[in-house]
Amino acid sequence: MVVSDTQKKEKRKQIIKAAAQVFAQKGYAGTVIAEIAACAGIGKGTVYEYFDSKEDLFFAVFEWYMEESGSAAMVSISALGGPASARLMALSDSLMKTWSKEMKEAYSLVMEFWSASASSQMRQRFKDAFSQAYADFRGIVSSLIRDGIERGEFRPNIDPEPIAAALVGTWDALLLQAWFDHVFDPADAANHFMDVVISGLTRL
Amino acid sequence: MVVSDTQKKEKRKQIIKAAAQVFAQKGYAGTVIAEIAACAGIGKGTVYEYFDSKEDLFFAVFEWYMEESGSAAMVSISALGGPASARLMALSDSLMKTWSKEMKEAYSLVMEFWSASASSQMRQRFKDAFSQAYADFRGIVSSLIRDGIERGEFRPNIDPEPIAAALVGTWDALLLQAWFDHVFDPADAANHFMDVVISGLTRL
Amino acid sequence: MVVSDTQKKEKRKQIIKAAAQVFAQKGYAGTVIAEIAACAGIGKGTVYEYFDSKEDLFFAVFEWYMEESGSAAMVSISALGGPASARLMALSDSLMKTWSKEMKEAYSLVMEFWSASASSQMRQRFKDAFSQAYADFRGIVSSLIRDGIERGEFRPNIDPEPIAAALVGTWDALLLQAWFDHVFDPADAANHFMDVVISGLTRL
Amino acid sequence: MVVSDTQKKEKRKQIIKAAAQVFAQKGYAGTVIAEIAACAGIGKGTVYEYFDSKEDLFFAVFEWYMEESGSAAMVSISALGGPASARLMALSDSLMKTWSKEMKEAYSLVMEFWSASASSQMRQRFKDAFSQAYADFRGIVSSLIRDGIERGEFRPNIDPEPIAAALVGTWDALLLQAWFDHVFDPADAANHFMDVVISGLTRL
DNA sequence: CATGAATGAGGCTTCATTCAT
DNA sequence: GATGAATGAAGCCTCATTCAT
Repeated sequence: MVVSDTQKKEKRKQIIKAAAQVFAQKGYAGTVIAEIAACAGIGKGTVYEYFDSKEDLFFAVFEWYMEESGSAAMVSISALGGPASARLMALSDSLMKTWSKEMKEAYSLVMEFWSASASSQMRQRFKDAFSQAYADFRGIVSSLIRDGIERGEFRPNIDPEPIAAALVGTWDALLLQAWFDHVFDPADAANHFMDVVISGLTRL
Repeated sequence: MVVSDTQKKEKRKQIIKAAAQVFAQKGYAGTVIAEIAACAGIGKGTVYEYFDSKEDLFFAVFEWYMEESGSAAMVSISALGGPASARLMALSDSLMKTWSKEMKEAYSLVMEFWSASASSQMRQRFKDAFSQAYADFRGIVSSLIRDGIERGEFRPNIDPEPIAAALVGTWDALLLQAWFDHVFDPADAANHFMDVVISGLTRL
Repeated sequence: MVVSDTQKKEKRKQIIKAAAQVFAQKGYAGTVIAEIAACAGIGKGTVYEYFDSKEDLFFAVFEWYMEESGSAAMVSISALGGPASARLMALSDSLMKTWSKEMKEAYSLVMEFWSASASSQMRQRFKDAFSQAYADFRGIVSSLIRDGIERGEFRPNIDPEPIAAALVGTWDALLLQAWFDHVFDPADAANHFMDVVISGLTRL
Repeated sequence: MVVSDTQKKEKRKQIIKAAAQVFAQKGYAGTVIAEIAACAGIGKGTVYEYFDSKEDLFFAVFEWYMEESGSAAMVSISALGGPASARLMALSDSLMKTWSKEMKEAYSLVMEFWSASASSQMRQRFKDAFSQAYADFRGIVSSLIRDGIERGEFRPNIDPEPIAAALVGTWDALLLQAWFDHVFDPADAANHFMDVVISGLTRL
């Protein structure tokens, strides 16, 4: 093995990162492989040593992105002790802050992923992955809520599933609005909103 | 004037509708002008009598769409009398139901618009229009909330703006989730969630 | 119908002829569509208005060639009256002369067709067509021989099928040799050989 | 000399054999060096230690093939004693049988050679070699016929050269037909045909 | 006005060949 | 010597746009 697996993985990631950058800037259709290669400091053909096609590379970027922005933080936060309401707040805040900081420039990528899942041949691959990701996320949030009910913090007649779905959506959409409107502060909006929601959830 | 302006307008709209259909199905990049022309029952060249370019046509579809799905319904609902909480509920329900119906055809179009606003040359045009649309929508909702506060229905220490922003986002995102996952019922989730939110808003 | 079907057919043939020329010169793999287009005096893209792919065009050339060099002459000669031996001779002579004259430059095309039927994805299409063409040709010759037997000209214990197969092959191969070796005269060789064969066929 | 010439020659032949196999299966254009290397059990780069280019390797395969399938058998048969007619029959039969056996793998290779000689840059190299091979083969057959004339077996007014040319061509073409049509039996056809030809050659 | 045939720029992808290890 | 990762030239094909009819 002249070139170790680690080195291959390394280079793969290097290409993925370059691709993410270019896809984010130009969109899937507007991106040309040559630019990704140039951005990664390699030859055009080399990209095809690591990915079978432009679409494949795009999907790899998608997977990487999902993982990167993944639920690690959420899981750890939701697994903490303390009142469910506090954990919910912490989760919300962490998401908004993390994203606002480092993911802002990458948000257009998410839109490209949505768009990819909406049309073209890629549809199913992306749609499935998105469904899964949303389901996972909803699962984390709904168990957090369920925990709050069991602890007697939240009203017992709450159905955790739809609430979780809505909350996940809210966070998602706040970031979207922030992306559209640079003066919009998603963390602040989320704070205010979560106050209301938690107050609505809480047993009187 | 042999051909009246009305006739031109008519044909223009006909093309836009055909384009909307095809763009929704195939995405912007995946759409070929020929198919739009065929779908509109006209010749390929004729499209260029009414629009300067593919991008122009796409933007025209966008404008038409924004207008069509515009805030007419929302305004009318929010302008009704009665308790703010009831109006908020009605607004939520109306949105979810209206969209659920026409979603399959239309939602992927919205994604294409997002994607267009995220990348490419079209960016600014779309981004501005989206910002505006969101701002308008937020405005309607926040004045509804403000009204609730003034009426003494809602807690006085609520800041209507961020709550409105979050609500708008929630509705948006619930529809997105519904689009991804066909068994997901956005109207039901919205109902449960609005109960919580209104309960959180309400003065004890 | 702005452009008549006749005109389309005309242009199609024009492209086929240009393609035949270039394929003959450069071979299938060595041919680039651009050159065919240039040779036909049209734009590169126009080729694709008439043919779906390079392979399709190649097959169209094949079909055209088969038809062009087709059995018209053979059929007419074999249908003549007179002794079978004379008709066999005339057929042989006509084939050699026709081909030597106008088809020499095109012979490399035939080799490309063979090669195409030997490998690649096109295999079956070409193979089937070749089989058919050979079968047709063999049929003509064998019925000519059968006729000779029935007339009492040829020995009754002859089996016409294998003889026809061999004769068809002989003519084919003589032209091939002529193509390799420009001083080789296939008509002369065929004459001498047919003398021997007819003498061998003839009832003593 | 650490690595003996013999070892180099060995490896060279190993590559040639692998290449022959792949070229036969995929055709020249359809073959990728990587597959040849894999088939030979060596690295892609190693091929270039032994051959300057793909074309060079192809020509080496051609030369090897010509030598391998060379006239050894023919010479030995034609050199036997006994009547010329018997030797002619034996030669025909041996050719058909030998080839029928190994045809499937090898015949498409021959077509590739033909095709190579018909077009491309390789043309002359191949064409010359083919001309030579045909000339050699014709020489063997024509001297056999001449021998038959001298022995008084065959008619004295026969010109051996064109007859030999035609016979060589016939065998060639029968194998071609057999390759196209798997139910066609070239040995049987050759037998019948040679009966007629020998009968035509024989002094009454 | 409407049309659709013609066009050619441009993108994805392949693969022979090189060269550092 | 052997290797296979890297490369970029080159080709097929698509499709927005034009323009003669």
